[in-house]
Amino acid sequence: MHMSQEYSGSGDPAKSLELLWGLQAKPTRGPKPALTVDKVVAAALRIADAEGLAAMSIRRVADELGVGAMTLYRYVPGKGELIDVMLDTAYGELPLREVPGDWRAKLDAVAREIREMYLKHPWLLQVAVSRPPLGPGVMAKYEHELHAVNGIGLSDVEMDAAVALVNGYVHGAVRSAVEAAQVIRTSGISDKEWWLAHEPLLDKIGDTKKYPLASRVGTTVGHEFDAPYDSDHGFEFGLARVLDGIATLLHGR
Amino acid sequence: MHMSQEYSGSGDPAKSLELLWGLQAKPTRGPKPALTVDKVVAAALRIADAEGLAAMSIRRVADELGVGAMTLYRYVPGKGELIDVMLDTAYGELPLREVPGDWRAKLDAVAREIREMYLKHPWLLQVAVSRPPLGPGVMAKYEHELHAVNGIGLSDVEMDAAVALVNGYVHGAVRSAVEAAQVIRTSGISDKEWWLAHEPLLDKIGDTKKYPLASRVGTTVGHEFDAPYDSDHGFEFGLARVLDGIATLLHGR
DNA sequence: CCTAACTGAGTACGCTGTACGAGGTAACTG
DNA sequence: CAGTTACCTCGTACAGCGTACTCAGTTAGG
Repeated sequence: MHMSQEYSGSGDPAKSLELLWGLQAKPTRGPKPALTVDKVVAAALRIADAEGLAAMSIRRVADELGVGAMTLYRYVPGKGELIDVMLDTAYGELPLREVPGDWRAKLDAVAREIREMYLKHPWLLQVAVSRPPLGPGVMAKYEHELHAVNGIGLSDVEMDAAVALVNGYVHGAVRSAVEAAQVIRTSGISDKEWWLAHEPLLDKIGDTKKYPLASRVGTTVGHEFDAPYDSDHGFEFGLARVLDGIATLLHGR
Repeated sequence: MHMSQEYSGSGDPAKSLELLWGLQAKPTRGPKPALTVDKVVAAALRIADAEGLAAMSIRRVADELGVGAMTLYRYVPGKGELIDVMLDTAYGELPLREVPGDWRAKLDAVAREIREMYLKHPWLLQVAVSRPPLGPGVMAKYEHELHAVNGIGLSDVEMDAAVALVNGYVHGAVRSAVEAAQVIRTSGISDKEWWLAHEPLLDKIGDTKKYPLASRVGTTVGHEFDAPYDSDHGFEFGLARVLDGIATLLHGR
């Protein structure tokens, strides 16, 4: 089972920025627009949250709003920019709580907030951001994250790297968990059932001889793994390791 | 700029396994097949490596092989299963070097090998695997990874978690780097140019007041960042943190 | 009022994966 | 050897996608 990812051309990044900061010139003549950018984005978010990013097509959003497909292009330059705005909007919903304590407590809280965000908007996991659209939501999130590691002896570049590391970790961890849950929902086969179903076939192939560790560990994990409990556990394990790693760096100074 | 990822239904996982282990019954009657599964997979890999997963359509692969589109369905049940086999094939190309030294040296080598694999087959970054097709390549890779952390005092479940942590880290790190390079290639705008282009706009919005850390660190990173040099550096930084984290866990015992 | 500006939406193009079925070929069977 | 059966190839078709183009209808400024 797998997901495949595709490039989705985001048009002019400048257009995304105009949308995000509300910099479009207001029209003076002509009929009142029936919609607003916010309404389009809200409808798109509703669909993506409920049915995934694949279901969020231009035609589908237009149907949701009761207008023709091409009407949306009056409000949004294209699908790419729409996703940009959706992303910034989702980022903007982060609580960004002020947490007492040291950097570790703060960074731990940041990781958990981001995790919650991904669980609420799983489609975000499918939108990869190298140069994110610098909207208000993205900026506030970045600022909040940097605040957690500010003044603890890291250089600017290291601060950015540390924050990126935590973000990357959470992204990967939640994606695994969400995918696993998705697979179970769509296939109706639990992890245990899946392992049990494949054990005989793998035995036939002779994997216990060729791949002794893989079959031992795989079988153990397959038997002991309880998706909801252990996805939490796995998250904790990895996050602790990542934060330990940053702590080691700090103590070495 | 962003990439969007979509679910790609992989048909019957059982069919993927049959393909991967060559378990299909050989036909006795009828004309000789003009192609083989291997040839189809090789052509698909060629296209995906060179032009990305989005370009790897059934029709495109068929063209590459000089046959009609529907001919491919004689060899592969569908696109999902084809990607499964491509993935296992790519995993199977890993060198899986035996490295002298302790677990850290071995795990470090594993991480670097996986990194090379992703750089050679960037489309792998777009294929998310929750329940990977358990072909020979996947099994050998898993076995090799577990070998690095075997006998150092981790439970089976912890071994799996540690290996997953490293895999997740490398995946995230390489993806960021590849995306960044891709954005530069397609847009023709370097990171520095991008930051410089956006600085005035962000100043206008007042980000230096609202987002003091983000604008300071962002500007520093934007100015100091040299893509090829610093993507290596960022990888080293994160990998060291992750391995430090595992080391801390081990020392605590 | 007239006209320029603007909104809404139908149609169409090229792309996707793949279901269906027709027509050709090779080997086993009587 | 003829008949049958299994198999290979591939043209056509369908539903879906993003979106370019075009034209009719609406509104406000001069």
